[in-house]
Amino acid sequence: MNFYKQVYKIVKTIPAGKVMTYGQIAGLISTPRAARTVGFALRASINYQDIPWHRVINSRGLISIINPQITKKIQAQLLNKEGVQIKIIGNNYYIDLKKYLYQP
DNA sequence: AAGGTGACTAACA
DNA sequence: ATGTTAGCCACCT
Repeated sequence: MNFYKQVYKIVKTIPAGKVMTYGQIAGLISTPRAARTVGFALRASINYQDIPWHRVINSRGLISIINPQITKKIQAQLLNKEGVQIKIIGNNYYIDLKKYLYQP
């Protein structure tokens, strides 16, 4: 099975109002160190609309997206729309992992 | 086949 | 407490 598919499969299981981290997803695929590759997979996945890529953030609960088309602001709005509280700290968007992290 | 790159992390200064 | 540095794994050229 493709690494990408694994990532997509897991991301799809994240319920609305919850989030997961890159490292966590990598861990579920049993390659805990491949967090970067998870991000890579997600960047490509934005083209497929059925993947809630916006529910994936970094280990500190910050949005680390670097996409000119899909900005942090957009992601923050999407999450907020699903009921996730976003704390805006400077130019960063912070999410309370203790509250919103999804763990199967 | 080999090296460069990145939506990450954890460890250090 | 912020800012850097160095590993990591899969993908692309």
